[in-house]
Amino acid sequence: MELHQLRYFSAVADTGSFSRGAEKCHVSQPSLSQQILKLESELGGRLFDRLGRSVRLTDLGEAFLPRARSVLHELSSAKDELTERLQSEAGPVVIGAIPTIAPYWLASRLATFSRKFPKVHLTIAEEITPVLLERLRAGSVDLAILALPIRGHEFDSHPLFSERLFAALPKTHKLARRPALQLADLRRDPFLFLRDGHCFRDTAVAACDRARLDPRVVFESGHLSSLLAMVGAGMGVSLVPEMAVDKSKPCRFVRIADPQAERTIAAVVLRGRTLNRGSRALLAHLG
Amino acid sequence: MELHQLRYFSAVADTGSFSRGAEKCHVSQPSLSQQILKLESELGGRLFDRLGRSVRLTDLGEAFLPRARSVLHELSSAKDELTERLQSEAGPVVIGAIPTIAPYWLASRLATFSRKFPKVHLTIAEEITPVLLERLRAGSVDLAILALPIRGHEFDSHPLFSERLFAALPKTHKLARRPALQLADLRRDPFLFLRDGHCFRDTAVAACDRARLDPRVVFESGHLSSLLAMVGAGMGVSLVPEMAVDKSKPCRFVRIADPQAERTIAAVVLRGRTLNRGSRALLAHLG
DNA sequence: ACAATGAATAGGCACGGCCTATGGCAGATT
DNA sequence: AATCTGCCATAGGCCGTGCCTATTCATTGT
Repeated sequence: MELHQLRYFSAVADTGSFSRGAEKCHVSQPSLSQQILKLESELGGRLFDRLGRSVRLTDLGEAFLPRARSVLHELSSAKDELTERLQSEAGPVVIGAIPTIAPYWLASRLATFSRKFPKVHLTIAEEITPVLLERLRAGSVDLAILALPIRGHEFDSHPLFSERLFAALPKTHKLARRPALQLADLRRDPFLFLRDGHCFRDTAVAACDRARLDPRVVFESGHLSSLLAMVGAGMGVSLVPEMAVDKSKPCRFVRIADPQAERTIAAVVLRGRTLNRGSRALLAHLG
Repeated sequence: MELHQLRYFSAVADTGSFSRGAEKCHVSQPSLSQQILKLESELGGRLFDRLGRSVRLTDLGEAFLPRARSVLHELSSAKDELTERLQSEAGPVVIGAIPTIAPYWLASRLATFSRKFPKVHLTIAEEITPVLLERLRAGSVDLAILALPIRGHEFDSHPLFSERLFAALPKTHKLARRPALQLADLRRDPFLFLRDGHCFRDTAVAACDRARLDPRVVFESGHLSSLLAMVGAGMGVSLVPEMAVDKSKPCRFVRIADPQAERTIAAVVLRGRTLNRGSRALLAHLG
């Protein structure tokens, strides 16, 4: 049984004639005849009574017609729904971000995005990098915003920008008024770092390594804002990404001059995964 | 879009693999790949994400899958229903019969038929011949039982049997004890006939014509039993088909010896019309 | 690095649907 | 009656396309 046979059948039932049905389907009358014959032989009985002048549905045809119609209608409506869905950028988009991006840079960009694409239903998952990568693999996150480098070749990275690292110093720190400083200048200071697992900790540690600095870590936390509060209280110094620099915090921020004291933020997707329109729009908006 | 594409799509969604899907559909993997690709291009978007090790439905595929499944299922269930309907002889059969057959021969034959085929739902329409022919044409009667000849070449006749004509005489009639008589013997008698339009009237009149008899008609009715009652009352004589001979009636029945004093009963169907199983069984049972 | 798995591509074959031409049959027309 | 017309079925040939095998490419696991 084939779809065109159903279409022919329906057309003949509509027009009451093989010839006019064929015309309606833009095929020749013999072709349509053949296909109806074929369909009848597959079903095991006549669908039409050929009564010389006209053609009339048999009991069998009468029973089959609504089913055939329903199949054709369902198919075309399904197709319509899909093209509809493809053309609208509506649809859920799950975006993942690491904690050192989500509340800062990402929050503001998502605000403007949502204003531009109000129909896209955004969900944000704030997780550390390995969790995000796993969720990308599993398909429960469409797009992840995180810091390079990442491990795993099954991903496609779209670098978005790089940003400098800043030192967060107590206001009373002797370097607090400098416009910039070297990491080596902080050799004597106690350090406050993010907990292990946060990739920005790795970024900071790597920067220290390159500056031949072996920081003395006196406090670890899961949130930058906690670290900054401690810094403000004079517990020590910390490193933060530029996007976390916030003049309202009770500490001073000084640019790190070391050339490689930076991190690169990228949008990452699972290679081979097709993004829906909303996700693609978001990717374009961020890039 | 073609049905086999939907089947392939469904199979791949089931198995999570093009290769295993192809195996399930008994086609080669490249053939299935081609058809999926074709389907995707027609829909305008990917249905699967090819992720190296495995394939996974995209949003689009996820949306399309239930629709595709539903179409396939509906089609197969429709086919099942039709073959079911074809194999059972259930289903309505409308049988038409003229008034001079319905209560006599037909009634008894239908009784035995219904015992043999209890699932066939029989409906009997008692009408005069031209009405029955029109209903055959319109399809509201499947099978008509009537007397030959009929006019109209769009019908197929299956002669069932012929029967002699009998004279119905008052018990006091001078010929009432004869085993048989000639129509000419009734030249002097007043006649009682069915009303015009009843084909047995035509049969009787034709028989008289052939016997060079011009009957004096003194009473007409729509029912044979009325005529017989009048005959019993001594109003005159009448002609009846053999099947209407009923010893319990208040008159005598004598066989007409004229060679052509007979009528032929036939089952008539519209040429080209396909009969359902019930109708065919009935036709076989009557023949 | 190498073998193994799985999807895409290439090239060729053949089935089948479509075409035109024709036949057969019934109705309408003269 | 005889011819014409409309309609479905059949015949025969063409060609698209779905299928095949063989191969390539990419990714994964050893």
